[in-house]
Amino acid sequence: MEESEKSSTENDPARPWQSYNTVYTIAKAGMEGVDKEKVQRIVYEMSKGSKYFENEEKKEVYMKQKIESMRAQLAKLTAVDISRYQKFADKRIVELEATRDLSRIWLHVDMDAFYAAVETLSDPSLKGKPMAVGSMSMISTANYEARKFGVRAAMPGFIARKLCPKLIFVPTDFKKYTYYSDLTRQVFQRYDPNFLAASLDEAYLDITNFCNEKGMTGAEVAEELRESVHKETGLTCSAGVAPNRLLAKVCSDINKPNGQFVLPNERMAVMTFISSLPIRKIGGIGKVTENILKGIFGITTCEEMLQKSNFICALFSRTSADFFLSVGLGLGRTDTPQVTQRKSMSNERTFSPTDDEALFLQKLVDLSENLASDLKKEGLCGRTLTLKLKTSCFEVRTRAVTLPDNICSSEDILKHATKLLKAELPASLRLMGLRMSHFNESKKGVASDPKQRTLSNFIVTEDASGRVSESNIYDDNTLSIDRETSFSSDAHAPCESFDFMDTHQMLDVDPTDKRHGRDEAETGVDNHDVVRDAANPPYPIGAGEVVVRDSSPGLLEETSLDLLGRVVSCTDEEPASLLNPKEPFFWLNDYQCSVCGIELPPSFVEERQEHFDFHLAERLQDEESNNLNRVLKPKQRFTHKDQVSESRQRKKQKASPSDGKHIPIDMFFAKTSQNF
DNA sequence: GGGAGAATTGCTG
DNA sequence: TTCCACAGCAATTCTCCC
Repeated sequence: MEESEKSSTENDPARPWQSYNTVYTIAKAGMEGVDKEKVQRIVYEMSKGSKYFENEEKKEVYMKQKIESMRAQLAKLTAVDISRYQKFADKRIVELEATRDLSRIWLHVDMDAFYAAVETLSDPSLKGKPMAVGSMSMISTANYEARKFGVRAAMPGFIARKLCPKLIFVPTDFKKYTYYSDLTRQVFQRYDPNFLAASLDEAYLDITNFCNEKGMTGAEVAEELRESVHKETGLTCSAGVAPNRLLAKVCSDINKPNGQFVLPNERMAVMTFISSLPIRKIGGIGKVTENILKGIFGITTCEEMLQKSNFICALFSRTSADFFLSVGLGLGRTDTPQVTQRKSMSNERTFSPTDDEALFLQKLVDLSENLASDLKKEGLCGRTLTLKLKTSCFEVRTRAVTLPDNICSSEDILKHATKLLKAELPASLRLMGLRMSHFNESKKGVASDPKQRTLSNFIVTEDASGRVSESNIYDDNTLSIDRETSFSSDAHAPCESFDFMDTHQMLDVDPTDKRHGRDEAETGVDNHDVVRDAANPPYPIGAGEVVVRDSSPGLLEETSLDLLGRVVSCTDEEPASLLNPKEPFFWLNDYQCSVCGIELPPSFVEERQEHFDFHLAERLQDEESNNLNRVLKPKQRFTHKDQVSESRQRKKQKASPSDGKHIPIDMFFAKTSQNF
């Protein structure tokens, strides 16, 4: 269809589904002959009116606003600006061209409909029938028979069934897929001992040495490798051979399934190949980036990246622009990256939308335990804990806290996660997740800086000598040295980072894979236990409870509250030094702070506790430093912190898409710079 | 005001 | 009835300190 004709029908109000591209894409192999209009209509009708659909519409609106905004920026460029950017772009293109390396031969192997093929091997009766691996909620893979109906990965099962009523669902079985994946990797290893596994069903091989040693061409090696895979696993795969990884991946998709495509290591061949290649075929360019490039510049092919290079340089960041120009030149990575260390670990669970806070807490307990368990398996501890929430309207929120020291115990994770969650309640949620990052780092310098405080760090602890000292609620300074020395620095030394496609191989860590597996013995000791001891919270935390302190006048009890701040139990005794401040501290009329006068209603349990701790810490600090004459102006300081907290709250509310948040331009291109 | 670090969001596979 | 899980990374914004 001609472009003009296509765009006119896409705006047809009688066919609203034509602009709804949430799931369907022609980019997927095996879907070339699908009736796109029919599939789009069914997907649209099945989705219309749902919360998911509404959220997708919101996202669509933001994207259009962004395109308009960038178009406006573009329109403001003067002739002088354009000329200046053209010079800059030309220079950059020359510099990038100079990095071109045609000396390597890369092969990308992609197993055909891997999960579905494995399931068919296990149950041959599935052969020839439309089948999908997954559930009514989500499909992981569909076989080629199902793809003829428009069924594809990342599509909800209930829509897939509507598209193909005879569709057979098979639940995922990762043990099975891992087994077959290992078999394929045994083959890959023979061709490149340092191959890069991108996922269970994809790998990059540098076959340069193999070709030279055997006197074979890339095409011959690809042919032989595919035959070996089929012979040893019963599964078929497709291959792409090219001078770099980016192009090899594109090539492997061309003759799918069970085929291969070879791009010669010649500049002219590469430029010809890339000239008409749709940008969406490039790894790293997804729906959003495609729409932006098309919407602003009319770019649909890689070649056009170069034609619009001046505008690209004018509107995008250096990294994004470099990526786009590299795509236009057909450049990609040719090196074999070093093994890198995992940067984060997370787990998340989707559930039926609910506002049941008891359920949230239980989910948080489960997530904390799972995360702690996973961390322990790899001997990791982290400093930054991120809580991810998805509301029943599909709005995703993340809330993070960075601690001065590493944590990894489920108790610590739960403690901090609960704090993060409480600040978001009440809420109706459908997903909760926890992510740990900043592994095995320490931030002593900053954290121990008494001048650098946060609202929540005025907590008083007592060390082994009985000396009371101020420490951060997130800090466990007394054992920090032990903790630091308990790790093998080698085991966690940062390694050279590499591109996105390469990092993916690291995600599928195979303990038997010497390139990716981590020997737990590397870490030497059971760090988990060390840290758990070290990180004993100043106040004991009971499972499923958030422990806070009630600051009733003259009687400071430790009280366990649920997420709403309701009292559920009273537990441990308070250290004497904390229980006996020299001056009474209480809430006037159960509302107003007797020290600084700030008003905090009884329902602000956590805030009142922090406020109390703040005053107490100040007092003890004064006593310790024998500087009783120092005027702390607590009200000012607290007010400032309070304002900070409030401002953050306001920011959070503002950040809600429903409040019209403005998405930064380059967030659309966050990923794009990683693939070349 | 500038720099560093943290928090947050979004894209991508 | 029903739209995943996970990880990496870029960019922006905010906060705090000097």
